[in-house]
Amino acid sequence: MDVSDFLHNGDKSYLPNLSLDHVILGYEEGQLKCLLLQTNEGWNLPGGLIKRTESVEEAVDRVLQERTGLTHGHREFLSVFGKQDRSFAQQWKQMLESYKLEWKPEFWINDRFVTLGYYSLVNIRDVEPVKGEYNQDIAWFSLQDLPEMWMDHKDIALFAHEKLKRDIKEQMASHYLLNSEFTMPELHQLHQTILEQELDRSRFQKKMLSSGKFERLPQKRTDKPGRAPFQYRAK
Amino acid sequence: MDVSDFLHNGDKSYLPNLSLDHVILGYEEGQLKCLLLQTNEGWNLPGGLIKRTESVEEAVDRVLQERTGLTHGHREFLSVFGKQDRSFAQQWKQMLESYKLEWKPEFWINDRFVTLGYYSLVNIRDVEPVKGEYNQDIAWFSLQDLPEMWMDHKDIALFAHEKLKRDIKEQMASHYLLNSEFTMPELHQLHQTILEQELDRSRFQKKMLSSGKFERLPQKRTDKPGRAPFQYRAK
DNA sequence: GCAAAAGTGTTCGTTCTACACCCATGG
DNA sequence: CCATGGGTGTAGAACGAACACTTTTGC
Repeated sequence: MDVSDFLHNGDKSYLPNLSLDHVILGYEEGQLKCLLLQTNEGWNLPGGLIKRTESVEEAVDRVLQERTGLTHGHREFLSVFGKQDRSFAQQWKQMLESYKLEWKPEFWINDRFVTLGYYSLVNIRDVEPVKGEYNQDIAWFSLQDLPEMWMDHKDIALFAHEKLKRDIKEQMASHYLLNSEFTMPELHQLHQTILEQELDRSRFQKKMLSSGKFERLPQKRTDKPGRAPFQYRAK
Repeated sequence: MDVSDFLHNGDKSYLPNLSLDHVILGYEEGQLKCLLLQTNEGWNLPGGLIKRTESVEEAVDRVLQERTGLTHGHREFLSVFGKQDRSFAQQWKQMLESYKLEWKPEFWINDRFVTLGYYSLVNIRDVEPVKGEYNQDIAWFSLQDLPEMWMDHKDIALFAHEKLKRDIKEQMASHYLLNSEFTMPELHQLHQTILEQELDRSRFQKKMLSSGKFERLPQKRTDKPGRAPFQYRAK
C-alpha cells in the first residue's frame, strides 16, 4: 500500500466499487443451466455487495442463500473482472426510473465496478428460486441458450463453464449437481454434458472408482430394461 | 446486483476498501526471494489502490513498474483476501503519526480492506528497487527467512510460493526468473529450489525440451571444468 | 432368448521413473 | 587421464485409450 495514494485523495471516491457475481449452476434434462434474474433492462447474474460485517466468502454464500435457500454447495472462485469501462450507468438509470426512483449521474453506483466472479454447483431439485425485491423474474437458462445479459455477464457465465471443465478433471465435485445418491451412468452423462465430448464408459468408471472418493451402496434401482446400476454416495 | 443493497445505503461507505498486494519474486544465490517495503511499522508487500482510469491488471502492472522499473514480467493472480477483520487502523495510526500527519479513527482507510493478491516473476538482475515516498527501505528477502510483516502479508507471500509450485508444473514461466538466455542445469536448479525437492536431471531435461517452448542456441559457455552446456531461450 | 443397459477385462501404446552410460572440458 | 559437469539412453512400472466381452434385467 503506497501511502501517497490516499493522502492525496481524501475520500473513498478514489476507489472502484466492489461487487460479487455468482454463477449458480444446476443440471437438468441433460443440460447445464444457470440461474438468472430479470430486471427491466434484461437478464443478469445474481450478485451483490460485500457488507462490512461479513467476509467475501460469507457474502458469496449469502447471495446463494438469498436466491436458492441453500446454505451450502460447491463454491469456486472464478476470476476478477475489472476493466476500466465496467460501469452500468445506463442500466441503473433505466431501472431506477422504471421504479419511479431518483437517478442522478453523480451517483456512485454509476462508477466502474470491479467484480469478483464465483460459481456454485447445486442440486437443481433442491432449489426453489427466490427473486429479489427489484426483479421481475428468476429462471434457469441452459448455458447453450443464454438470453441477452448486462455488460459482461454472459462472458462471466461462459467463463464459469470453461473453469468447470478444467476443475472437474482434478477435483471430484461434479456430484454436487446430482442427488446425493447417484449412479455411474448418471455421473458419466453429466461429465459428457459439461465437457461437451464423449467419454469412454469403462475408463470413466475406473477413474471415478479409483479416486476412492465415492462409496458404493448395496442398493440398486429397478425401473427400465437392462441391468440395475449401483448407487454411489460421496464419502 | 441486488438493488436494495444500495438503495438503503446512500453512500459508498457501505463498500469495503479494495487494494492490491503484489508478491514480486526473484531468484538469486539459489534462493527464491520477494521484494518488501519497510515502514515504521515493519515490512509489507508492495501494493496499492486501483485508480479510476485503469483496469485492475493495469494497476497491478503499475505497482510492479513503480517498485522495479519493469514494464513486463510474468504476472499471475493469486487469490482474494477478504476476511472481516482485515483492517490496518493501528498500523495507519502509527505510520501517519510518525510522519507528523493527522490520523482520525473515522478515516476510511481504517476500514476493512479486501485485497487482490498477485505475484510476478522477474529477473532480479534487471531490477533496481525503488522505495515509495513513505518507505524507509526496500529489500529482497528469502522466502525461507521473511521478517515480521503486516497483518496477513506473510501468508500472502507464502501463498504465492505454493501457487508457484503448482503453476510451474503446467505453465513454462519459470524462466522469467532467469536471464533471457539460460542453461538447462540453471533451470533444473531453479525448479528444485522452487519445489523444495530433487528432480531427476534426465527426466527434467526431456520434459522441458519436449514442451517445444525453448529453442537451443548453438552457443555454449566456457568457464568451469566439465562440458559446456547449451544455452536456451524461450520461444 | 433377445435387446438394452451396466459393469469389467484385455490389449496396446504412451508416459513416468530410476538409473546407467556416454560426451566434453580443465587441470 | 581423470575428476567434474552436461547430455542421452534404456528397462520396467504405471497409466491412458480403444474396444471387446460378460452380467443383469424387462419384455
